[in-house]
Amino acid sequence: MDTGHNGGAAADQLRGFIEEVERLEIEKQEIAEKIKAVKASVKGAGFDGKVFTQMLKERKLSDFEREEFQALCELYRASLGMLNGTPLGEAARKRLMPKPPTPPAGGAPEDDTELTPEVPAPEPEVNLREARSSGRAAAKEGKRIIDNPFTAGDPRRAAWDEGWCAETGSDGMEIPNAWRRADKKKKVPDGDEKPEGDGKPEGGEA
Amino acid sequence: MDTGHNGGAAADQLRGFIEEVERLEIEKQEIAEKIKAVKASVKGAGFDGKVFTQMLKERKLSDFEREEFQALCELYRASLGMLNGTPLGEAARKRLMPKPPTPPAGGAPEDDTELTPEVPAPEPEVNLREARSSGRAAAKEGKRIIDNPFTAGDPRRAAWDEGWCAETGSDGMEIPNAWRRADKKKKVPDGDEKPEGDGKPEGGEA
Amino acid sequence: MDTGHNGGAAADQLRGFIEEVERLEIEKQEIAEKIKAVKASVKGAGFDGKVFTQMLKERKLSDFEREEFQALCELYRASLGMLNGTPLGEAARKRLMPKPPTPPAGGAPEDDTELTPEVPAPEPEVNLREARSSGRAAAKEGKRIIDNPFTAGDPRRAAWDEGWCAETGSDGMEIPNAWRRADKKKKVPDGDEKPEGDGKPEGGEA
Amino acid sequence: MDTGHNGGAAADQLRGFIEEVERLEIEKQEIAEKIKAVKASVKGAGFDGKVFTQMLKERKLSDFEREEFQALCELYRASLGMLNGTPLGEAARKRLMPKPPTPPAGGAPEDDTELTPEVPAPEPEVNLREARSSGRAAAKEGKRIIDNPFTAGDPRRAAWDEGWCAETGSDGMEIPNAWRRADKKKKVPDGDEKPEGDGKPEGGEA
DNA sequence: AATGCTCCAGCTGAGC
DNA sequence: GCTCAGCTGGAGCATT
Repeated sequence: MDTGHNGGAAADQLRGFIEEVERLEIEKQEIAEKIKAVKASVKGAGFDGKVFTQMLKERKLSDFEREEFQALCELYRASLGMLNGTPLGEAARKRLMPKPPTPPAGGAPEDDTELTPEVPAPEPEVNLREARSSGRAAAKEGKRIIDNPFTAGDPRRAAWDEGWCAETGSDGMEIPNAWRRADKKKKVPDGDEKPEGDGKPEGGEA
Repeated sequence: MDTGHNGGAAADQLRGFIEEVERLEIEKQEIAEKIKAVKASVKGAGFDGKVFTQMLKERKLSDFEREEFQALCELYRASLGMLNGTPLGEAARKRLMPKPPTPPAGGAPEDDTELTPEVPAPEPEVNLREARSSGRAAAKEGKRIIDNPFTAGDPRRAAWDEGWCAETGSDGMEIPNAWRRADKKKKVPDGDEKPEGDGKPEGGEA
Repeated sequence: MDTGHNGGAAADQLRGFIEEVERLEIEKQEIAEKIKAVKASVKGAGFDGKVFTQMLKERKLSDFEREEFQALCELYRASLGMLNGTPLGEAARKRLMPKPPTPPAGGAPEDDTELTPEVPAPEPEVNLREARSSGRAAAKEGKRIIDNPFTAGDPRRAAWDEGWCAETGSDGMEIPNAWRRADKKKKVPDGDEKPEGDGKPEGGEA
Repeated sequence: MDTGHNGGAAADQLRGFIEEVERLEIEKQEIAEKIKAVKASVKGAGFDGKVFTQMLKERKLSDFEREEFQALCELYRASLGMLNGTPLGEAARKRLMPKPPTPPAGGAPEDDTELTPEVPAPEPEVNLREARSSGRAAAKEGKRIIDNPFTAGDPRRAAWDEGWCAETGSDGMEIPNAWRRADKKKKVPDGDEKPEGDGKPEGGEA
């Protein structure tokens, strides 16, 4: 009954706000615990928790943003010598080949012969250096990253990529466009807005 | 040899930036470890680590900010019934008495007699409620928070404070000024800026 | 219909987990927005947002923890000269008086006469220093912090407090118990556990 | 003058600790500002700041950890239909082919003929579905992910990858090993510890 | 001793 | 343009 005592209007109002927030925080906490439980199940099922979290993060991005980011990461990795055998992924290649009006099969094939990836590489080091030089030379000749003559799995493939990146990423010039993020401000290029009505385009298949 | 290979100008520049940041991050980490070591010593010496951290935080504020914040905290605590025997501190009282043009010793003393804190409080509950009511009455009569007739240590002191706050914190009116932060934007009232040249007035005094 | 396509059992399971978490995260986000809205109302009503947040934080602690922490903060502040006119609060005094086997009204009063706070303090600095010395002397004589003879509002009160703390906080000895956190491990001293069944004891009321 | 007053031994010690930490925090802050400045230069030079940060993060990992993580990410992305035209990278393929006891060039080539990537894809949707089915079929036949008959750049390549992953990841069985993180606890597989003596293998060079 | 959890400062993106 | 809230990463803490 004597609740009238412990607060004037201001105090009562304050108390009301406090209790409202506390109530909401409890609800929020409950949700957080459910999420935690699900993540525990994920790990329990044998999935990798860190990768799972990464997927959640990536799914919040539009396809465009995700690919943009990954392509740039690969490009930067190549420059920093962090490929270690993993050749440039397709995303990066695509990005580095924005408008290929040139005939696709122009001069690449003969590189293949001159580099002869079939050679079993008696001295790996030498071969890697040659592959890298070859990548640089190819870049100078205007060839594209996808003209890499080495097959997947061949370490020289990454070396060639690195050489190409090194050359292309640009002696004396300023940073080429390929190194920049597309445009900023625009999430998805073509009217396809992410926040709602879309989520994930589900175009993944179907 | 051809170290020039693994990066064009752009890649070399990138690598330079990366290494610079990495170097700085190492330095930063070393400092962080020293801080950690000192904090360990603090705990080892018997101090409370959490309180120590709080002191560091408060010392980054100007005296004005610190007192402002603490006074408001006490005021809000009183409204929320969180005093539990701890009467309103002096900081809060000072704040609640901004310009006391009224004769300071006006009507307070007689409250003392009428409330008779000497009474040993046969039924504590009743006495606390009386004290609170008395506080509310005093507020209505225009008395100030510092006119609390109960002595430190007497639980009725806090009850009186609460009653006063409840009344003052304002039936029907909007939030009184005492509940608001002074002015914002101005760190210290009188040209005494905190960041440097001052810090702390040094030594409390003396 | 073609759901069979894009995932074996593992992939379907993974997808299920992902979607579950995403759903929960949406709910959580909605709650977070409600909280944000309430906080905006709080500010709109004229309350101080920062202090409001602090109250939320403190209400999550038990009364014991909260008072413990605040008392230690005041004690440490006194040592660091951060009181600036705000005398030690009651919480700190209480803490510093753990087992008062001495008769409570023993020798304090006469200090009052010897210090004569009625003197209008012709030279403030000198008086403050005297008050501090007096506090130190009182500490040496075994008096307690609550024996401070100066009244609230008198700046010498804080000075006396500081002196007492300086003396008590312990020439040559190691850190006294008053500087340490009570015991750790035990949230509330008397079986009253915080998490549930209590929340806030509502002791403020009634 | 007698600054010795404002603290007994404990208070002086406390003050010393506080000042020590404050000094170190200033140093730390200065470093942080330098880092910030470098990052601003990075953006100013035209690099993408977010990607730059990502590189810093990845360089703190061992090559093994980095590749492990990325391979798993690609695998999970494939399961979630997030490849959108980007075929599984080499890292993922390598991972999915841990011990290839089967003759490497066994049955893959004829897939090439049966799938005839040369067909210009009159109805893309249909072709993608076929490619996916083909991937599933190949998985059932025990073929490896690297036997994908489509060339880089062909969208069916990703579709085939997805189908293969869907099949492989694993109707009815529990999570296959490829979905799990290698072993935990061991940063790098073969005694090559990361913190120093390695850093980055400088594979970029030489 | 190792691990998981909780808390907090620092950083990033929005909003006036 | 600056502030500010939200969030992520890291540090401290408790636990087994």
